[in-house]
Amino acid sequence: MSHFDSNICYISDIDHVATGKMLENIRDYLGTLEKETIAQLSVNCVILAYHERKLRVVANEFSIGKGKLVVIPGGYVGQKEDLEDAVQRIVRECTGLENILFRQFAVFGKASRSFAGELEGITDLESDSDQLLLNWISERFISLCYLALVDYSTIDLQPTGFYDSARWLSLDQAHELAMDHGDILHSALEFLKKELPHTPVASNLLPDRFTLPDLLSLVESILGRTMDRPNFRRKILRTGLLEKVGIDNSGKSRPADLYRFKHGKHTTLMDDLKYGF
Amino acid sequence: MSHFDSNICYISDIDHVATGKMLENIRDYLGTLEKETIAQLSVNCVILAYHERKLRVVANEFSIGKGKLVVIPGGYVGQKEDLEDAVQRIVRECTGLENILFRQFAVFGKASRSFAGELEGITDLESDSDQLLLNWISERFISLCYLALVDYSTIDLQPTGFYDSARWLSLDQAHELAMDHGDILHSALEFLKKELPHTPVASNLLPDRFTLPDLLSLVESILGRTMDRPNFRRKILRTGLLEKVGIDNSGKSRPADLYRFKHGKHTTLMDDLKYGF
DNA sequence: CCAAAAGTGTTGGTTGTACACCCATGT
DNA sequence: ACATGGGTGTACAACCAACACTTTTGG
Repeated sequence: MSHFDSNICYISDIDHVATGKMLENIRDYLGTLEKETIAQLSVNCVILAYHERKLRVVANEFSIGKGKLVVIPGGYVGQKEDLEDAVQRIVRECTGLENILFRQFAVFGKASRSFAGELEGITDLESDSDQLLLNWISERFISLCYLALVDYSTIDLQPTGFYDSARWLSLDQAHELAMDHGDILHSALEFLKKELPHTPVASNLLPDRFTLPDLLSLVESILGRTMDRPNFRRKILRTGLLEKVGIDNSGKSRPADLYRFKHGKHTTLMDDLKYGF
Repeated sequence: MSHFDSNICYISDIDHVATGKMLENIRDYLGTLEKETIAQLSVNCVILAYHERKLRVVANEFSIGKGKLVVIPGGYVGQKEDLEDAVQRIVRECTGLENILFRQFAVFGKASRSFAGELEGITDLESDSDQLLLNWISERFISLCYLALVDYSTIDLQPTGFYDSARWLSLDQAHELAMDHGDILHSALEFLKKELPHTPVASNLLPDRFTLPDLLSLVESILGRTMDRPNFRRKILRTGLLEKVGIDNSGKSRPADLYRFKHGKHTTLMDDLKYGF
């Protein structure tokens, strides 16, 4: 992992090292960032998954002084790095997943947009490095926002050495997000809600094999309204996208049929299949 | 108009002035751009209109050396300028329109993305200022792309003093666009095609009063397929968005009814009214 | 009168919606 | 047996698509 691959999350790592010679390192580090990445531009990835009948989003935490920020994972874009590669890199670092499907859904870039306001209360910066970092993240930033849908069961969210921590946030914890990252999440959910009817979105959020009640519950939590179970069943099966692959006996009532998406029917995140919800 | 408001189109203006003392001015100008705008970031506006039963897009042209580039209008973002304000500014400069509705639909930012390749053939740069400009626009750029829909009849595309020229391009002239600007246009049209069924898009592209055959023709050219006229008519009128306001006698056969969008029914570009095409 | 283009009517198949009902399991 | 939740059937309304038909203009 070179400095070139650095992203905002790494900063927290450095922040936890004592001052002294390290101060120089931070200068070097920030200097390198400045030279090898695009200034004032960041990529943020809303990584959504579905677990225990709830949508969840990956959040990262990092500390500065005695303050702590909860953010949507993000990072910088290398001068010689494609935007898409930057997104893949960030998602890989957070989840271990390769070749994820994702979509750009918004750009956040108000003139006043920085972490400065967020950190106003923090007058007790503990070190010069804190001050350096504060200056750094107080710049105005343009965030390119991407949505990635992942299968919760395949992900190990071990915080890497670069984060203080990484964890799943359920949507009712969105208010914990710093700056406008709550708005970013909200915007992502609106985007998903709008795209859902035209896309095999669910194939990215569910495990390989799933039941129709699970799929229904997922769709309901995305759309924010309940649907008629029998009608939903017919509508989905009519698309011909699913095939029955067994029976799920884990429930405590009548077993549900297990389905999977037919191979090749869910290779893109946003095509135009028209589920027709 | 201050340097702070500058955008890529202005460059052509400067380019047309002889070298000498002007060379210093260009240095100053580029230096100012560097300080007062966000580096390597630009905003591009696909400004679409509908005229004579065809979709058209605003293009700008500027010269460098003996080369000439046709581009989608764009510009830089001031350090203290909101992204949305930059879009408004660029659209205003091109069309004279204020308070346009628009939507961000894509970001273009490949690592190799610059005008350098486009200008490789041009070895006969006429002046030092050309060379300066070439260097400037050979940087890697991230383009935030916005779609704006406008009413052709209200627009005066006089090239301002800042452009060599500005003109309407019909879609079959898209290949004239430099670099990846043809892709940007294509992406905008795909976006429009996808959003159309959910949005009162037409209210932005048509004059206040229009006939249903006109609207049908517009929809057909966006979707790229023909539709059944009687069914289209019923579907549209059923929405309750239109009201009849007269009769159009300009045709050479049976006159068509004139309609307009009911007030307040077309204030947003992209809401969720579901035309249901 | 005829051609051209706008507008109306009709019909049959498809889809959406609401709800009653039956079925398979755990307790 | 009963509660729970999964799966099936049915009936009506709304909608879509195709196409025949009527109306209003210009030539």
